[in-house]
Formats: sequence, structure tokens, C-alpha cells
Amino acid sequence: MNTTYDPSKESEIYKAWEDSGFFNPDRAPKKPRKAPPRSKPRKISSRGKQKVFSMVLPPPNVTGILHMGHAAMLAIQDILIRYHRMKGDKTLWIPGTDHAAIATQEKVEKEIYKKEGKSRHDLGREEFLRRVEQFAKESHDHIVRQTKRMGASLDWSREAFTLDEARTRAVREAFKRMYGAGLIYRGGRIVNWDPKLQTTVSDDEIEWKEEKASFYYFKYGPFEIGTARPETKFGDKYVVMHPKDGRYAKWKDGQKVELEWINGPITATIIKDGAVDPAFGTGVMTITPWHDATDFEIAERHKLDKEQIIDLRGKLLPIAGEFAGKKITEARPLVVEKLKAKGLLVKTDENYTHRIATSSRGGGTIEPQILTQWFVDVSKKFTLQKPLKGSGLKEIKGINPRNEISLKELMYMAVRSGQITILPKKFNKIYFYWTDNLRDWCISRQIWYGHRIPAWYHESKCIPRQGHEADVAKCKEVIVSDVKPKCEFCNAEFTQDPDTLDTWFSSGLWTFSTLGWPFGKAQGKPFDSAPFDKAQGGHGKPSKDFLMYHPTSVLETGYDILFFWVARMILMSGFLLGDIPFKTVYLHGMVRDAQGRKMSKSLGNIIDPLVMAEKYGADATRLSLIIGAAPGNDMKLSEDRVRGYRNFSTKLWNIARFIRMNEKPEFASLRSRYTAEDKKALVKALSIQKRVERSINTFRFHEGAELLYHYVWHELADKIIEREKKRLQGEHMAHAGTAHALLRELLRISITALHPFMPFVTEAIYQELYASEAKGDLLMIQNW
RNA sequence: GGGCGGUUAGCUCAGCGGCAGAGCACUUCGUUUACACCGAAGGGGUCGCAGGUUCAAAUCCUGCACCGCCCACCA
Repeated sequence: MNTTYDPSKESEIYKAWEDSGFFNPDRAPKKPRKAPPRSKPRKISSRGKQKVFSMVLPPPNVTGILHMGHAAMLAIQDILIRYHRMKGDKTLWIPGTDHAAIATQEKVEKEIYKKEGKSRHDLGREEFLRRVEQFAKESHDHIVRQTKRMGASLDWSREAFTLDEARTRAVREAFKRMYGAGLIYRGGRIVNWDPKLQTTVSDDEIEWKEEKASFYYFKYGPFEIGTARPETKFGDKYVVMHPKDGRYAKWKDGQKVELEWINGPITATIIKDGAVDPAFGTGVMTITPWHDATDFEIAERHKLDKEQIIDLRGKLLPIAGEFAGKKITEARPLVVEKLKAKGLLVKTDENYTHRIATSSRGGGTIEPQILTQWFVDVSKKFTLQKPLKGSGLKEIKGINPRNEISLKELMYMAVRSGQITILPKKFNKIYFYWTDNLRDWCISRQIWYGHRIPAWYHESKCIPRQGHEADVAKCKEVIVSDVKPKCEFCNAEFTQDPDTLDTWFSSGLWTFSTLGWPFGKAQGKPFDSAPFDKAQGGHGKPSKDFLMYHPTSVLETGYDILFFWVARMILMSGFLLGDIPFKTVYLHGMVRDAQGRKMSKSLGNIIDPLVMAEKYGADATRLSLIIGAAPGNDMKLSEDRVRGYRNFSTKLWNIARFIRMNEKPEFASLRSRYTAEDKKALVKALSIQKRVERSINTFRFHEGAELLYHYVWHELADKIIEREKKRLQGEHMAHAGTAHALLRELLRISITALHPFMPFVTEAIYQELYASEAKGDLLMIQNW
């Protein structure tokens, strides 16, 4: 043994684990062995009463490489997995990656533009997708290598991808069922349009940025209105005020007013609506329903006309008269100029800051637009799926399967009922608040990379087939299908919706699309030939994996995707299975740099976990991400910290080396000679192990890790070993043997308890000191 | 505007009713059956501020200040 632990061997250790097959719970020994095995591990013939522990890995985006946040996630989850595996539970951890639709597409688009100066439209859909897939594959391979390097004991035989065949079947089945239940609808609604990426984005993908702007007050007939966006005011013909605003009491709802506006005289209508804040500006505003969410809602309430002012490229439409074709940013000062010339500008407030919506993906300014999109209706009532007998599906507490419920209520109840526990607790309130205020989820995206929406549109020209001349009116306009449908009555073709689905639609299915769902006919067949499950609402025969591992035990992820992902998984499994996707949600904090900033490429403050692992070992990297990070709190990471834990690896290694150096051939039988002090030391070690166990069970990993760090360094090394040196070098060989036996046993307890935290060094030590010749004798599967 | 969290040693953070803790940094000493990526000894704190509850408060309650985050339709 060398004086320092050599982390470059970690890849070999990982390979030994992987080759053993024990990452796969079907191949892992049912009960970990206490004694070295004499023969090959027993195969499990029946489920028996073995406890099950299952998790899915939150699939990293195939947009590049893993960062420290991923490393922290892998470390925490691997602790849970290794602990449960050593406890003897049937333990499954499913790996996978996320196609991350918009994020990946954008990344590749940028790259192609940079290298070749071409846009995706220049390449065409097919060629562009080929490029994205190529990129995604390379990215995937890199991510898998990194994940293994961190020691994550995932069952690679079950690896999944949110855009592979099996998951595509799941997505289409889910879409079809939700459409069938009326929970997915297509409609004209106000959406967040990103003129830069030419796609809609969801509410959650918006980043608000403060911007300084001028705030103008204009004369609008007898009123004065304030606005920061005069260039949108061309179509404004409604003037809105609060119904209880005394200043405007003489104006009646619906009353008409003739007035002079940007491009000439118009007739405006008075509208009274509570959404207006009397204290803001003049308490009067005009509305632009096509380009503002609040205005849209007011218009909906009062059934007002809506007119489009700005096109999808961000340019003004003919309604703007002389300004048509101009970009909105160009038009703004010109419009102000014109209104001023007409004497309608009252005053300008230069010190006005407002928040503008930008896309968190492309950074472009969001321009709300009314567009025909696909939505998930979160408020529509439906009857909850009734779990089939013997299917392993459980009812969601507090919801009678025969009662009607909305997705919103379902998401709320699954957590409120206590069936799903969110840790740390503080996130419960945030979750409830979110579900309470949830609006319909826009799921269509105008991008190419992703799950194509399985909806087909009837071409407008109907050429009735013979004998069906009278049926043309019955032709279905939209058919949801995974294959190209044919019209019953005419020869018209169907064309598929060009849009793709929001990436979270597919990741929402992750906990069960990775376990063999959809069941029945669709399972295992290429999706082109597999019809959607006809028995709408039927479950089919559940897969073995599903029965065994669903709902998953724990969902561990960053708090930043509580809404994006966690909530959507609850929604999806609630509707499609009538079940919860997981029992406990544990949310970890973000990893930040030493100054507390987010790690990002532009700041150049990214600490690459792979570099850390090469330099200091994966174990040290893992420990640095665990210790000092309280549940749900952000943590600051610096290389110093990692270095500190590398020293601990070395310390542990040297303890092992010292014990090996003092091997006494006769140690084996000397247990009975333990003194009272020896026994006390053993009891202490075991009690530490118990406390570590408790820390893992309560998701307080930093406590367990710190406890072990302390015990090993300042108790085992500094006190016990120093003390035992006397006995070891004494004349009395038997006493020396006893001392050695004690140290050996204490170290074994220590590395066992430490294994989930630092799998590599502990395995290396186990192989040096404890393993038998038998193949597959690994610390990884020793009894905890 | 609403909500949540933070404020503890020089730095990074645990602790969340019972004698103020860890890691890093710092000071002094040390070529000991492993380890200098080490050991021994040590310095360093009105636990943000002001009240309150309690035998006892960093910990519970109230208010305030500053910092951070999340949510929201102020045109």
C-alpha cells in the first residue's frame, strides 16, 4: 500500500462494481452477506418480504456536461441507494437523460450558426434533427462517463431517454388519454411568445428583468392614460377604470366616447373592471388584449374585440398605419413624437422602472400573443382513474375515485393528504401556493426537437368519397393519433401538427415511463404499429418492474424544479395511474461558487466535478458537497473544501495501512480477550453507525458524514490508534494480537458506515484488508 | 405587492431550549510503528438589533434592520 490513496484507480473500482451486476436489483444478492461468499450469489426466485427502495435519477439535459449541482445530486442519491442496498433492500436506481427540447435545440442552433452561418430553416427539419441527435448522443455519452466517475451506482441495464422509443410510446399514450378526457385542448389563448426563438415558452420559463423606461401620459379623449408602451396602442378602443373609483363615477360601463388618437378619430368604449388599480397612474388605462395577459383577461370577461398589433417577428402590422412594418423598438419614439405633435402628450416620467419578461432560454424579450396552442386544462373536472385490482396501484388518499376532481386539486391533495411528503417542510407552502394559483399549462412548442404532437389536421378541401357526399360536414377536423389517420368520408389528407411538446410533458411521466408504462398492447411494440390503448382509462397488465418499484420511494432533486418537474409528475401519475409517483420528495439546494454566485459559463466560475475528481478523488468531491450543506439550503463550494476532504481520504487510507502493517497472524481468535475498554470502543463505534443510519433516514446527510469524519479522524486515528500502539509494540504477543483485532474491527465498522458517502476509498480498503478471493466480494454489498 | 429563508469565530457554515461548535485560516511546539494531505497545545464569539416567555434562549414569541430567493396581471 502506498502512503497516499490513489484516486486514479477509482475507475477500476467502478468497473468491478459494474461487472458484478449488483447495481441491478434482480442480480444483487437478496440479503447482503456477512461472511465472505463461498459460491456465486444466490438468485432471487421470489419477491418474498424483502423491502423495496426505488428512485429515478432526475435525467440531466443532454446539453453538454454535468456541473457541481449534478455532482451533489448524484452524491446524495448514491448515499441513499448504497445505504439501502447494504441494508438488504431490493434497491433500484434508474438512470437516464432528458432530451430537453428547447434547451438542446437552441444550443445546436447556436453552434451551427456560429460554424456555418446557417439557421435551422436553411438546413430543413430532417437534416437539422439529425444534427441535434448527433449532438445529443455525444452529450449523453459524456454525461454517462461523468456519472460513473462520481461513483453513482445506477442500474445501467434500465437506462432510459425521454425521447427514445419506449418513452415516445408513453408520451403519445398520455397525450391521447388526456385528450380523450378533455384535459388537453387546443385553443386561442394568450401565450408567451419568444420572437427570437420563434416559439412559445411556458410561464415558468420566463425571467423578469428590471428595465428603465420612460412612462408617458397621454390625453385619451376626456381621460389621461399612462403607458410605457405607446407603440402597442394603435388598436386600443377600450378605456378601463375601477368600478368604485369616484373620480370617474359619471362614466358608465359601456358608454361610448369619440376621441382623437394616433392615426385619427376613434370611438372608445368605457369598461369598468376591478383589475384596474386606482392608485396607479391616473387610474385609467386602455387595453391591448392581444399583447398583454391582464388585458386579455379583461377582454375575456367583458367579451371585447381583440386585435393583433405586432406580428410574430416583433414588427407592427398594417393596423399601425404609417408605422406598419417597423420594429416595436423603432416605432416607440416615433409614436411618441407623433402624439406630441398632435398635442396629446401630457408629460413624460423618465425615472420609471418596470419589469420586462425575457426568455430564460434565449434571453429574448417575450411578446405576449394570442395563438392557437395546445393546453392542459388544470381546472376541468374528471373522474379519477380507478386502480385495477391487483395492479399494485393505490388510491390517492382524500380523493374518492368516483368523485370528480381537477388536476389542480389532485396535485394539491396528493401532498396535503400526507401521502407525499416534501422535505424540507418549508417547500410545502410554496407548493400549495403554486397549485392554488395554477393556470392552464401551454404544452406546444414551435420547435423541431422533441415529441411531435400526435394530432392531425384535416386538409381544408373535402373531396367526398363515393356514397359519402352528404357526410362531408361530419369530417373530423382534428384527430389525435400516433399514425397518419384517414378520413372516414372523404379523400382529404391529414397533416400532422408541426409543433412539439414541452419537454416537461415527457419528463412528467418519468417515474413510470421508465418502469414499462404504457402496459398492455402498446408495450414492447414499435410505436408506429401500436395503436393507442383502446380501452380508454384501462391500465392493461402492469409490468413486473412497475409492480415492484412503483411508486418510487424517494424523489431527490433541486428545489428549482419543484414546479417544472415534481408537480408535473404528480399531475401525470395522478391522472394516468390514479397513483402517486413517489412517497418522499427531498429537495436539495443549489451549489454556488465561493462568492455565492450561480455557477455559469459566462462568469467563468464553474468548478468541473470531473476535474475535482481527477485531482482529489470522487470521494473527496462527494464529501465536500455533502458536509456543510443543510437540507434545501444553497451551499458555497471552493476548491479548498475539496482539498480538505482529500486529506481525509488519505487519513483513512493510512489508518488501513497502519493496521495492515501490524497484522498479527494469531489475531483471529482473540476477540474473547477484549478488555472492558476494547468493548467500550466497539460499542461506541456501533453507536456512531446507528447515528449515521438515523441521519440518512431523516435526510440529514451532512450530520452523518460529519460524525464519521470526526469519529475516524479524531477518535479512531488520534486516540485509539495512538493508545493501541503500546499494546502493539509490547512484548506480549497475545495483547498485540487483541489490539490488532480491535483496530481491524473498528475500521471495518467505519468503512462500512462510510461506504455510502465515500464508496471508492472504502471499497479499496475493503479489498486490501477484508475481501476474500471469491469473485464479487465487494464492500458495496456487505451488510450494513 | 405577497411569501419564504438567512444574519453564529478572520472565511465557509452546522447547531435550533441545558457549559457556544466544525472545516479552512492563524499562533507555538514536534524528524513518535501509518499519515506533513501529519501530530500536540493554543488564540479567536455581547450567536444582526430591541423587547418578551422561561429556573434556563443562539435556539421559542413580537417588533426592527440589512442580505438573498420565490411568487404576482400595476397598465
